[in-house]
Amino acid sequence: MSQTDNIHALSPTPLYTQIREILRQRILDGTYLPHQQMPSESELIKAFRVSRITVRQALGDLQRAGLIFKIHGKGTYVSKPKAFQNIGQLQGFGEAMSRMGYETFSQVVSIKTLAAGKTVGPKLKLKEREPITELRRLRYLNREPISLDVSYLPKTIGDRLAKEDLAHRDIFLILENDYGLGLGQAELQIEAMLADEALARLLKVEAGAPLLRIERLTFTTDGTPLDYEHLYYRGDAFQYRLRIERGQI
Amino acid sequence: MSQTDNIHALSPTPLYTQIREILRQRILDGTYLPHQQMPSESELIKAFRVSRITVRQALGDLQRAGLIFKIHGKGTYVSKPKAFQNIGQLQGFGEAMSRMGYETFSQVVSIKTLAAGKTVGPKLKLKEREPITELRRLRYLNREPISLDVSYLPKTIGDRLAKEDLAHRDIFLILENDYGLGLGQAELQIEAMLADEALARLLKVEAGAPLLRIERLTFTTDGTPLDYEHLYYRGDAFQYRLRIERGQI
DNA sequence: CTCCTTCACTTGTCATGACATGTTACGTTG
DNA sequence: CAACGTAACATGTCATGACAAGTGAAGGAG
Repeated sequence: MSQTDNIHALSPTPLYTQIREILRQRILDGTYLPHQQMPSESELIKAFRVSRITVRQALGDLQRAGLIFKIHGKGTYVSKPKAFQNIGQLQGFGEAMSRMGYETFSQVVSIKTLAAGKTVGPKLKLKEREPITELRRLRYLNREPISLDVSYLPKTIGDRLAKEDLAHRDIFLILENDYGLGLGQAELQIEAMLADEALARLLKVEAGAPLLRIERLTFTTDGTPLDYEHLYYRGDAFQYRLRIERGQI
Repeated sequence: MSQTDNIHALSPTPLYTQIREILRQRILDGTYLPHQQMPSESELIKAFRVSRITVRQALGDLQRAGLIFKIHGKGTYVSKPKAFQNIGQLQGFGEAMSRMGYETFSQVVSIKTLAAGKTVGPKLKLKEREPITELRRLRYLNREPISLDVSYLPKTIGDRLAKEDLAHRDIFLILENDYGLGLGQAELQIEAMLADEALARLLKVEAGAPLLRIERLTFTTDGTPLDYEHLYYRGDAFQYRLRIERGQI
């Protein structure tokens, strides 16, 4: 860790987020291996020259994200990753992953404003001319790209989302907690397809590799369609897991 | 909130957990209503006679639990409660298709009796030596093969099923209507794969075509695992649809 | 009247210090 | 040798204090 890790140069992001991301990077790149002990709080205090409260906030975030776990009196350890998603409940990808014990981060590929058109318009119940936001994100797990998410939202919401920390926060949680938009049902369609060249390049697989393609239309609790997504998951690295019940009707 | 809320009498649980639970109770019983502002941190400090760090730890827990959300510079607010139940429909393939007006039938490829072994045994909660029935069926939609279903059932049930008209009747409906076995949950795992030669020949696609591979473990209403299946769907001809609801944290 | 500054209030970040509690290893004591 | 006690070290809890940053309303300047 070099010697001092100069963090105190005035910076736009809080200290604890910087430390958190540095530690996250070290976990993901294997500097700290699963089930190994992390440096203790006092060691991190000395290494980063910060107070204990700052170190604890960084570690707490990582713990809640599932990357590490603590044992009272012993120390802090790196978690093992698990990669599957349970959608018997409607969850965002990151939301599900963090609950399962690991966290992903997203790389925003592009944000555009488009007209709703004939495909997205009817899904979101907008007219063809009305503006929407197209958000393309690459989602990573263990430094590996695992899916490309293409989200279509009404422009009003898309503009707000553009200012958020989409790299680490789940869209669903932003919509619910920050914007007060309660999410209700979602309709899913799942199919298998082959990666074309563009997708292959993004997902770092070969063209012709198997992909899971998921179309998801999410509604608010009052039934308004809010988010229409196309998700392309790497078939070799991901399993969609869910638990459902037999319906009455 | 009475006046002092005597918390400081020595107690087994930490202060912040007590405050958290008191606040949680007030949110749940309607003392603090959804979208209303909570008392500010300084008010809670005075009310509970604790330090700010303690109040913030309680509020942070509630926020992460989704009960409240904070707005920097404004205050802390109660979240809207989220929808409860979630039910994705559990249907057999033919059951779903016939409801949509398609003509389906199944061709039994093979029925064998095997030992449960290490893969199927744990799923059906049988010992490795116990006998199971392996049923392979090709499923057709409008005379096109659309999937290969490999089902594993306890031999007692498999023997009965072998006598049924599996070409035209859905297994799930036989189990429920004829055998009185109520079906409850199912766990699914969905992934994308490429067709190998054997699968390609059966499904009349080319080797390397995209397939949807679904692992499904179906339980009876009392939780007994009943049917473990591997389903291989042609990616070009099938979409898996479902409708789910957002769950409670 | 409109625009802007100021100020009070909110949550966010960070430091320092203290004591509690759980774990482990290394002693000493029987 | 076995059992116990203690010290070192880990994380957990809590207090006090300070400043940063976002919000909104009141009040002054144009």
